[in-house]
Amino acid sequence: MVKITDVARHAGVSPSTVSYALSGKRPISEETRQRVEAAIRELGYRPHAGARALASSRSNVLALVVPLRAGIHVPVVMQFAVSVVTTARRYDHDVLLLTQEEGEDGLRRVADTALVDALIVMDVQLHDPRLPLLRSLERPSVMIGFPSDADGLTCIDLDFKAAGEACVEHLARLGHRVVALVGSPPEVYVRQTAFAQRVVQGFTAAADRSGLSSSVHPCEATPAGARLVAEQLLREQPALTGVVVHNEPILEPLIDAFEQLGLRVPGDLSVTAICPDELAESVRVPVTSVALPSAEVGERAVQLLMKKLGGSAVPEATLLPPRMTERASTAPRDA
Amino acid sequence: MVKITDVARHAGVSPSTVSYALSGKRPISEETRQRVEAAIRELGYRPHAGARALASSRSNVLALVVPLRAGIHVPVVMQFAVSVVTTARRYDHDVLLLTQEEGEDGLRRVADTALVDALIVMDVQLHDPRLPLLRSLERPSVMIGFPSDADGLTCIDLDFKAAGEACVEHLARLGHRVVALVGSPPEVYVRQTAFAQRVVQGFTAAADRSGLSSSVHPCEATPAGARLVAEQLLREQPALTGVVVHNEPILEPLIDAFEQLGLRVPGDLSVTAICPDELAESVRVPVTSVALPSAEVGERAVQLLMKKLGGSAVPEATLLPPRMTERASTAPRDA
DNA sequence: GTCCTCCGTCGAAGCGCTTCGACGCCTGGC
DNA sequence: GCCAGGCGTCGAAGCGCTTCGACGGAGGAC
Repeated sequence: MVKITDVARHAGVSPSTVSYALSGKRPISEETRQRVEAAIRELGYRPHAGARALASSRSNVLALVVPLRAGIHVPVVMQFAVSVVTTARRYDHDVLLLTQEEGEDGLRRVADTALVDALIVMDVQLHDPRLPLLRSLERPSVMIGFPSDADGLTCIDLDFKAAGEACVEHLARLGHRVVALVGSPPEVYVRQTAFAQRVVQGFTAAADRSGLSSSVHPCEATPAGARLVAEQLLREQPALTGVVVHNEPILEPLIDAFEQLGLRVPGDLSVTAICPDELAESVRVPVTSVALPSAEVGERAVQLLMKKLGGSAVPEATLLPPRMTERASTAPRDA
Repeated sequence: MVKITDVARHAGVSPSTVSYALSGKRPISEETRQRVEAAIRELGYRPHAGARALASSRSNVLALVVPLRAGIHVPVVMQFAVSVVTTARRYDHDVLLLTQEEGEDGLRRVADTALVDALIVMDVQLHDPRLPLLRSLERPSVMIGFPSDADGLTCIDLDFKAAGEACVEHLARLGHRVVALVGSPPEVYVRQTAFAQRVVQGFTAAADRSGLSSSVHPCEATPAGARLVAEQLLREQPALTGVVVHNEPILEPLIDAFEQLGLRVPGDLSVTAICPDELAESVRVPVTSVALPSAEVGERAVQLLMKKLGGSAVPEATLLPPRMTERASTAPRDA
């Protein structure tokens, strides 16, 4: 293994000079820097991560805790993770993958052993048991999602409440009077997953404000679940003309089910969704949707962490405003 | 921060004794061990990961390179990643997440800086550019999938060739004479992704052996793609009665498409798949399938790595035999 | 010309841990 | 009763890097 002293000798300088040339923490003459860089290239030098971490008390690694639970749409998680890794690399950091399963112990372990400098936690619940721990940790963290009490914590997410509102308002503007929310599987609500709850809040509030008749329907994330909900809606809400879907896997199956029951989209029924743009676009009837910006959330989360690591203050809450794209699945009620 | 010397003082022993009590690398009397453990508990001691890595030249971190490319079924990747993390934790290791995008430089970086002890590489292609690098690295690695030339490398995967064969043989036993493989999107074959190719090999070989008439059809991973292929098959192969699907996202859409074209499954058409058991079970008509054992592959990959890190020799190739489960989607041809 | 300052570099200390050699003591064999 | 050999423990030497204080020399101010 080639070490910093080898580089120093080869370049005719001291090890500390090599270190400063690398980190830029002290001025180094142009000529010396050149020699050092040449030596590094010729010897193929790579600083030892452990030694660096020990001496600088910075590991340049971020922890990312991903959810495994039922009812979470996997591609969204993956896209988010990839965005975190990609952004972290831009800041010269790597990403350690933790599973939800490891729980609080896992968080404490990687934080206390100085394996990581900072943490990103996904799938936050309203009353998440990890909140006190995150507050007490000596390392900065960012949560994806908003718990009820976010005091002293940094959170970021799509503004799901506004997203729910945007969908309803869009339908209201098109003249729809009876709307339904087809949501996540029941267990997601039982766990009080923050984002799912907030969609319901926004949906209901906006419907009430606009004087719409509304109802909420959790739905299993399977085609069979979608068919069940479709049949139930037709039976119980014959006047229904507007649907908001917040459940990625059943978006297409639900539309199929409606059509098989004789309802045309958007002719008889307007459908909007909260989901990744790619999904909304790839459905047979492209769906008017509020984008789920996983990549942006991941990127912003890393940037927040970097700011905190740099000692800057950051806003406690970052709510990304919903961005709605009209596609073929919505139409005026009389059209 | 509480360090090993604090623990040592508190327990009335030397730091090295604490270290040995922790690692078990030298005998420590029961009584001393108790005192050390008590001190650790009382002080809340956590060994510093960087210091440990520096002194022991072991970081206890594995690198996992996940694919991002089009045509890869994300839930399978995720399940695999989770299984790797979970298993690694059982061996007291953590997992660093790398994206394919970082490429060979990323691998070299984490290996050379001693950030990781070993590497797991997914989505191996027949002529993967990373092969020479992995051979030259001073750290052990395991590849998920088989390149053409695996000399000097450790590989593990489902035996996709045998899986393809098993599907055909199952259909042949049921009396089917004309079979088709509906495979991955074209780009997967263009890239020469190992596992996709091997399924084709096994499928074709077994069909030839059994004297079946067979054809292979790449298919876009969208419902529209499934419909296209279904229509094409009906048009071009009216005698078709057996289908093998190796493309997770379209399994259910393809069956839907067949039924909408008037073919009953399994009455008119028997369908088998190579996919995760959960997927096969959750389709409306549960599908006879060869399981894609991502969790097992992940676990075994980590175990292989641990053996290699321990200095033991491991087999270069580990092919997991296909395991087929009969479900409702296949029936005898005359039934 | 002298003094002060700042730039560029060096040397040494130390980050917190593991590991190696050494050493005392206790036990067992004869 | 004496020696050999473990067992259990200690002390010290690093692991490879960063960082702090120091220092020589060049340049500017007066």
